[in-house]
Amino acid sequence: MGAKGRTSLEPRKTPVQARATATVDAIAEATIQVLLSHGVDRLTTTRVAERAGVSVGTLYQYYRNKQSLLFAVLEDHLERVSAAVEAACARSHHKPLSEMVRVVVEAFVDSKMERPDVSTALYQIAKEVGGPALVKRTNQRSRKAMAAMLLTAPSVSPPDGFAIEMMLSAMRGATRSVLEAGPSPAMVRKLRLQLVLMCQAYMMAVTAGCP
Amino acid sequence: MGAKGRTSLEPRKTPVQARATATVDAIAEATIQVLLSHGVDRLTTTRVAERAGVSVGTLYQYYRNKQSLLFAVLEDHLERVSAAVEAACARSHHKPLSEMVRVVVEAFVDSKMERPDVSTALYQIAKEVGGPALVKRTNQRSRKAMAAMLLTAPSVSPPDGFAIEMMLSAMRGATRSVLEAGPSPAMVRKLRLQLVLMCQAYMMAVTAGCP
Amino acid sequence: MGAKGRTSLEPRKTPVQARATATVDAIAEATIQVLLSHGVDRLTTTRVAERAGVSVGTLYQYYRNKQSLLFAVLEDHLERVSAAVEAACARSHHKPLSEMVRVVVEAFVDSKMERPDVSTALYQIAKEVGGPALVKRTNQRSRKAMAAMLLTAPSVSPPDGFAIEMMLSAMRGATRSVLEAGPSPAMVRKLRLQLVLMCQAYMMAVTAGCP
Amino acid sequence: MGAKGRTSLEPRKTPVQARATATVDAIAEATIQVLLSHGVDRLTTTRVAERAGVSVGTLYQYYRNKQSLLFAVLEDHLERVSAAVEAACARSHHKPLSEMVRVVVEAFVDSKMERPDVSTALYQIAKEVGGPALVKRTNQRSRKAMAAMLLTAPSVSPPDGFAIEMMLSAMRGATRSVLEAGPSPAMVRKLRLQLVLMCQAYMMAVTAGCP
DNA sequence: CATGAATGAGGTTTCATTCAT
DNA sequence: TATGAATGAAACCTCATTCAT
Repeated sequence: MGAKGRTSLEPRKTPVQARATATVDAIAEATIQVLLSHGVDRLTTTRVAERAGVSVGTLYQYYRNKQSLLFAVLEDHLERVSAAVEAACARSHHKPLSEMVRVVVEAFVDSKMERPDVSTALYQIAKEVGGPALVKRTNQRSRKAMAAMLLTAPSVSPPDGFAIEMMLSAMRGATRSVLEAGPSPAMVRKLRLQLVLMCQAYMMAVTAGCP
Repeated sequence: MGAKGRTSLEPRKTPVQARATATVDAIAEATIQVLLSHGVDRLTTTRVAERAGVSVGTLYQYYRNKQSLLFAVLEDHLERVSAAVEAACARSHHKPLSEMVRVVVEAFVDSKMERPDVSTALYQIAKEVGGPALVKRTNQRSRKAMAAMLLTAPSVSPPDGFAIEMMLSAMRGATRSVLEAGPSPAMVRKLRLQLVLMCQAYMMAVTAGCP
Repeated sequence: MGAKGRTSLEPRKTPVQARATATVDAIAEATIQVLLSHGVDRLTTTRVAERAGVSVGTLYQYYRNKQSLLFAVLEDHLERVSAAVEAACARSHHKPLSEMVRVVVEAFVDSKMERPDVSTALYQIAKEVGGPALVKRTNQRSRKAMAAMLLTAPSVSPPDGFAIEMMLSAMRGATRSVLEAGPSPAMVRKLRLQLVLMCQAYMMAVTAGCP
Repeated sequence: MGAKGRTSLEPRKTPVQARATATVDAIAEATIQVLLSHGVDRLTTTRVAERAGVSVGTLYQYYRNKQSLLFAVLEDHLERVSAAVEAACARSHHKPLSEMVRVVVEAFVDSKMERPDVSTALYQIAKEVGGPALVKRTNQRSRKAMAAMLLTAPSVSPPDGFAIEMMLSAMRGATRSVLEAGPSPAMVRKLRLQLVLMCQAYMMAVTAGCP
């Protein structure tokens, strides 16, 4: 496709009629489907349109180009995940450190696993389009929320930004690993447990918190 | 490119003469260069050949197709990394657990950072071609080596395979995060320290090893 | 666009109500605007409709197709010009030859320069649609009017049709040249003077008129 | 096609092998053919390639895009014409004014009529691509050559640049008119005669030269 | 009458790959 | 063996036009 990114990634037109909204949704969902069944570089705008039950032209009424279509889908997902993390952080202020970590890790894993197909599909496009930038932006939001939360942890010296980034990227790495192996419910349970454990252990070590 | 052609990914001919070897190396290196300067989907066989100073025809004498070219480059890299990890494991048998972890993590990080450009470039193709399969295979090698090593750790109940996979994927995730941010020497130092810390903490927790 | 559809170029419906007339005018004007700001092949019916402040559907209520829209605009312009020339011819019967030429040339230049933007814009579509045919038809009208006028010129042997066509095409060529250079008032003045001079000189030569 | 003109119009690759040269020529000729038989907006790169007996891909090896193909063909033609005019000017220095005019006009008409099909075809693209700019540039060359020549005309006050431009655009206009009517040999003869006459008469008038 | 969502044929361009020289 | 001209399938995207609301 080409990572030129010189064209706007913004949606071209916001649907006003009900029919149009349905169309947009169908296209977004079709994008996921095609991503999963064919892979990124077998994903063609025609194929997506077909799957969505509309014509290519219609697709291009709502997305300026292929890139912006992928972008939109990715953004929506990242948005959800980071919203989940932020919410978890928000409701864990002033809790004990290990509780904080547990809640956040579980929120992260759960939001990722809510639609594992989507999560998996999107790994494919995370580096295309404006992907990296989006990812970075979303990460930052999560990092901030976590930093704010950790400042309220009782009797610990709060970890620095790097440690938080470490923890987040470990979370992403481990979750990804499980997703790519094709996650069974059992696996997901194990992931939650172990990831909580790992992050707790790390945070303890890093904050020198004597629990 | 697309994973269409389920054609063999093996190099077409093994270069025997010195000149041929030089050519193959030049092509491989050119692939990295183009990957970094243009991105995966701006990478064309013609462009690679140009950069390597040969003609497309020549490229196709050594690689059956574009896929196998990318595959070869990726394989070489993964090979190096997992060899480094295996070696680290091998020479850490019977050492204390925390020592084991330190040595392995450092070996991993160092081998990834030896040519950060290459590591970064290859993230782009890890999902194409036979990428995922290759990655999985290489991971398995590392996992086995680590498992074998951990069995020799004094006075700890050895962690199960899942925990090892957790640790490895955390390592990959954190390293990737730093690589994608553009790694400065200071960052890399921090990464080593913190990643060692995280993995040690996790292993301790998981093995219930009382050090 | 292509002269594909040999569909009628006639307007689809003649607007009778005032509102409709306003709409038609707005569309015609918008066509010129878009022609000037975007060029022929950036001119889309949607764009014209937008500029006119109506929907595409409405545009198609008044014009059978894009072709007929352009055709109508072009026709209107040519109509004006040739009407101006005819009027000039009509009121110059029996005048001296040089007077005839002066009046006609000035009428031509002035009618072209009344809306230089329109004139310029229309060069772009003169060859599309039924353009050439329209132009030929309009020319013929002017030629006839001039021929009739010249027959009344005192003491000269009237020039043949070819000479008249020569003069007309020289007029068109020179005017176009100035229009395309972006006509300043000074330029236009010069054009009038010199074009009168040229045509007078030519007519004198051709009629062997001894003034 | 779009008159964006943001991409280079230069040929992409200069053919080195004999085969390649033949290919390029065939493509250029095919462009003319298609222009004449289908018109600009029925001219597609596929169609041109077909007519040339090559594949589209081949066309794109030598021309960066459709625009540059048309540009190249137009440029070649304008080049020829203005070279003919310049040569005519060069060999008419110091001749009598009427002789000068005759030689130049005839050179212009003859070079245009050498391949009337090409001349006619190119009117269609003169306004697309970088057309106007090219035309202007070429005109300037002719104007300069004529100005230089006229300075050497015996016993006349040399006309100013505007008068020369007037004459040139009259020449273009009249020739075009004949070309578009479909030029018979008889017509062409008449055109030569009358155009010489017109230009001579105008130059005489303008230079106030007493022959 | 007006709207604007939907259509889909068709145009441009790229690029992996082959093969005659 | 090396070259690079040629191939052509296939991708992206536009836009004239229609028709249900």
